[in-house]
Amino acid sequence: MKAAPEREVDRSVSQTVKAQLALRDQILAGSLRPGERISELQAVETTGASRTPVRMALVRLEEEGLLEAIPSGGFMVKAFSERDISDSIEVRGTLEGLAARFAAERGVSARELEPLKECSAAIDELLRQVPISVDAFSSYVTLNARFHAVLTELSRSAPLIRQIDRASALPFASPSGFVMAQSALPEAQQILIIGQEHHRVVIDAIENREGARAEAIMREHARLAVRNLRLALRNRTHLDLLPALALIKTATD
Amino acid sequence: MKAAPEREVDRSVSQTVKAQLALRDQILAGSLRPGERISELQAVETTGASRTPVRMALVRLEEEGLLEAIPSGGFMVKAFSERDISDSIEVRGTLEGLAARFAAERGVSARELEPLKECSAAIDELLRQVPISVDAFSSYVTLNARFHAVLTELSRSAPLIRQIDRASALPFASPSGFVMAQSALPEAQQILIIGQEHHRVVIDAIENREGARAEAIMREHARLAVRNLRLALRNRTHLDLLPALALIKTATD
DNA sequence: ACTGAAGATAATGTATACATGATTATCGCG
DNA sequence: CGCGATAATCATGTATACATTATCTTCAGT
Repeated sequence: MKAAPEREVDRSVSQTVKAQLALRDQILAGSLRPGERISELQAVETTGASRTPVRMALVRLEEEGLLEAIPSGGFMVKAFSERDISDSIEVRGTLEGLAARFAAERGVSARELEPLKECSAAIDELLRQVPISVDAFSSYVTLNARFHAVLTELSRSAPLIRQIDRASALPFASPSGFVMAQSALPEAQQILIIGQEHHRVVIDAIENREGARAEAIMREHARLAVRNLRLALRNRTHLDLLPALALIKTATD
Repeated sequence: MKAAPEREVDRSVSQTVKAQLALRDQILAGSLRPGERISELQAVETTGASRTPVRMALVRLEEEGLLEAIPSGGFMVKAFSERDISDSIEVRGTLEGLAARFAAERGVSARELEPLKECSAAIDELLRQVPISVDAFSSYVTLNARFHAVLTELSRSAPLIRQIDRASALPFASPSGFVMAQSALPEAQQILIIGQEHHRVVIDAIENREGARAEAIMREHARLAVRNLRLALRNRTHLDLLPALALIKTATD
């Protein structure tokens, strides 16, 4: 196990990745405010990495969509409108629809479909409890993310998978982005049940090689996330469960 | 006009951009072969920039999709199968379809639609000559690229525009990627006419707020590019007109 | 008091030196 | 003669020093 890694900062992971994670956390936590230029020196202090990896991390976060390049140099945190977020979700849904269609049209063996069915069965199990516990919500997030990842892989299209990953990089555009946010809503249970129905339908459609149906249901599935977004933004009670709340520009700003 | 910029390498553009352009050219020209690790020192020599900007350029080219990170460190040129390319085109077509639908559903004023109509009219003018000249093909490429860019903008959705730009970054996935490649084909004239018909239809659909129609026709429009790809790969006569031919892995490799 | 310019300050962009880790070549052994 | 291990070389990842450019402050003039 090598020498004791006491205060030694994990040598196993690169400084660039460390800086990227640290900066992303700061951005999502709102400690760096949208519109303001990100100071490299300040980032050096807070991340512990040197300027070179910090700079690298900034470029990667720009590509990720969290940052925006300033014409005169440097980067600033991007701000997102409600419309931006719902459009991002719809883009992801459209691409996932394409993935589902590819899977259906190109054919998927029973063995390949198995992981997806297992995911679905596990979610069914979760939803059996009648007032859904917070733990169950947490498990749902994991399983739902897995379902979407596996489905995407079934497209067997590297370029498409790549694009979906990039579209899901924004935390609020990710498939599980709003699940926790909806946990506080009274409609939570219903929404989860509807979402799971979508999962069932897309499996069925792929199994029967119904491309158009598979595509349509994944699009509709994303619209559910858009609806959650709207609900969460209106019911401002548990707004803190929203991912990247700090990046959302409200009309009052 | 400043002092004569004799042998002085454009100070106006950053070393990073210079390196990025130079490396991209080398990759597309095939001077760097897929699978082989790109040596930073070699890149430093060929681009004239230092290691830092070269490294920056490599990261950006990776995000662009031309390079792939090697687990042990560094980057290599990515190789693309025919399927990869057609899938990339279909992804772009799907996103452009979404853009057209957004434009149609959300509404576009007559004034905003004007540039699109102008593009279309200019292309009509080009296609009037009966054996289409090489110059006309070249003009077509420019106008077609403009048409797609303007159409994308009409979606008025920053996240979508961003994704489309990223999907079009790969040279063979770009809207005008295969126009020149098809110039050598006997079917060239017909294909251009059909493509232009698609342009006309999408304008009409947006004007009449027919979202589904606008979306469908843009998808079909991309399929035309896929067809061109297939044709060009079969008729190996003018294969050199294919963009990034060096990156396409054939069955013989 | 306000506008403009000029200087000072601080930031980014670039270059290079250093260290760690990977890759290859060579040598020894089976 | 082939395979494995060790050592040397080379490449990448990181840190830091330097220069250029943008931004802010201050001072002068109207």
